[in-house]
Amino acid sequence: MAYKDRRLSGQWHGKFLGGGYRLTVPRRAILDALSAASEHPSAEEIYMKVHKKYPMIGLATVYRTLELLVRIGLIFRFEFGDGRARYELLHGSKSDHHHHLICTHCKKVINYTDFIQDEVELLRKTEKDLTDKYNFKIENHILQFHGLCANCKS
Amino acid sequence: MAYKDRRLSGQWHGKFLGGGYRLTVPRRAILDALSAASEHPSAEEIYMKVHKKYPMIGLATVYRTLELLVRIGLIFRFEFGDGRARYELLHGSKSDHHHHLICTHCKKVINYTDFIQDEVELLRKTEKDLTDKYNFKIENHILQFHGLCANCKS
DNA sequence: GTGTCTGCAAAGTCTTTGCACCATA
DNA sequence: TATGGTGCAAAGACTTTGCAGACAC
Repeated sequence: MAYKDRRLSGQWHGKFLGGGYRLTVPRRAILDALSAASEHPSAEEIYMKVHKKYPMIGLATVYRTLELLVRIGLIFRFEFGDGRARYELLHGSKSDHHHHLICTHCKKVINYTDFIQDEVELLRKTEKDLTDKYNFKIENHILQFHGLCANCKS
Repeated sequence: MAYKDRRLSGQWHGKFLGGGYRLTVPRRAILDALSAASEHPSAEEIYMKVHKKYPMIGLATVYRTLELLVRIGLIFRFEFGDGRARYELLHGSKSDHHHHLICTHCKKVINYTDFIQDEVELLRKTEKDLTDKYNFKIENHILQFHGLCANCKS
């Protein structure tokens, strides 16, 4: 099976080999799909996207790959309350960091990056306090605001 | 079907009737189970607890009731990443407010109430900013820290 | 008495797993 | 070439739904 787009594979190659994993065509395709996604695709949505370019890639592979990517820390898994897991690529750069605003009625999710300077600063402090008190190794945080969006309010 | 414990039903009665809902024995039993729970029970766990006292209550009723309780704002639904929804009674009093520390390995959840004074203060401010900017009616927030607990670190 | 609620069982949806074949390092 | 990865289909887990009878108001 030929892989058409080697543009992005370089930055991921190391992460895979380091853990004894192989950077295969399906895995590259799934990472590409996540890279291109502006929203928070579900496994099914990623499958459909990937399937257009590589029809032989199966849904089970998508699930297995997503689980692997979460495990090696390349993506993050969210639950927004619509009954399916949703995924987001971790870019690593600070400027990408955002939190979520979720409509409990239509399930729309808004990424917001405003106002998070103070948030992140406080969270980092809390992270340290919690690490000390509970002897946890904190790796990530989730901050979501739930409510009704402009449309659903009316 | 007789309901044995009317101790707690008073405080909920109004919430139900106001919405045209009936405060039935299964609903009271489920609220009691949530009241007594110190953790974050899943539907199945609530069912098993309720089932001991009222064996005729079915799992479907538990699911239907939980959905109703979320809708009328008596309980909150969480997803901690273990594949099932978990529920928590909203007490309304400020002193009960807490956030969660979740072990990504063993899925253990710790409620922490330390350090949250500053957090809540900042979140309230952010809530207002977001309300203004995105025209959302914010009703709740979720703040979770994910990582490895003391046991799973080693 | 009326409209809501419930129990049961069946169906639905998302996700995981077994196995033989294939591909990466 | 050795080992990990994949596709397919079947199974698993959690949750929802249809319907007839029961109950709260």
